[in-house]
Amino acid sequence: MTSTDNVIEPTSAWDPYSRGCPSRDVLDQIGSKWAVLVIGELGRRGPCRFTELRQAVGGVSEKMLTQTLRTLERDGLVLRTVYPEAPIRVEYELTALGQTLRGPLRALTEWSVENSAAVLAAREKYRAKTG
Amino acid sequence: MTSTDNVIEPTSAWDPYSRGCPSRDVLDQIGSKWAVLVIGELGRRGPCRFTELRQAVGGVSEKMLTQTLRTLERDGLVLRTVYPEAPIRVEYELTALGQTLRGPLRALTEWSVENSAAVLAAREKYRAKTG
DNA sequence: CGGAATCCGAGTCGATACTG
DNA sequence: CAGTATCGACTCGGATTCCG
Repeated sequence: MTSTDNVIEPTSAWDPYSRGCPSRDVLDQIGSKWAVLVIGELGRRGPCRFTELRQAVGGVSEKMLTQTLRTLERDGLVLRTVYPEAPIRVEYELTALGQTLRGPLRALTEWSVENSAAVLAAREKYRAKTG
Repeated sequence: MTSTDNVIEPTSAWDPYSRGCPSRDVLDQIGSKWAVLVIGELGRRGPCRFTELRQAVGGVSEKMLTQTLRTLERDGLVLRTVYPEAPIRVEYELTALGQTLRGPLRALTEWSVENSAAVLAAREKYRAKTG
């Protein structure tokens, strides 16, 4: 084994600017469209059922909500609990790890809310300049 | 100009949880894979040429870098300056608006660096449980 | 050097229909 | 209620080629 084979660098050296670094996958996933909204919503509502969540996150299809929740569950950010009643009840909530993402993601959504008017204006200017 | 022309609603009314809200497009764009890295890199390096940026952001293709930079320019986050020398030189840098995104995005990348090991571990556990 | 244009496969998205 | 299945439209992203 040479010095370049399978070397796992300490966490602090995980550099998302290097191709193939796992943190890049993670970054990509947590920044994705629906994940941001689902985490935000689970954060402010607490434990929450599928349909409730679907209504809260406007415009998400069943498929994408399921897919997003599965990925978040797999990544340890969301806990899925099945209550075997009749009819069956399933609740989703953030794990402790998921909770730590709320701050960063809220900063991002707040930025987009505060600055989307400026972005839209910039787009208009760009269109006027370039056609 | 009447009272209904060019009314900018108070920012707090733009809700990314509502389908069709423009802030959602913006949020999606600024959270996208390459945009996060490009903004981060432009932020710490300052004005920067295309090839330099391409090398700094490992694994990005010319096409995606071009596309990302165009979108960021269109959205008013990046300024593109052409110096008509020979050979031609083009520099990219963050606008004032782009600068305001550095903090939120850095928080996100730092989270992914600090927690990707935990996420990877969760994935391993999930695989073991479900197959 | 700094792109633009094109091709193309792989993957994503979303609507619809169906199931336990 | 909480999904799964399927399918077409669309997009992503790499490779290649060409331009000023």
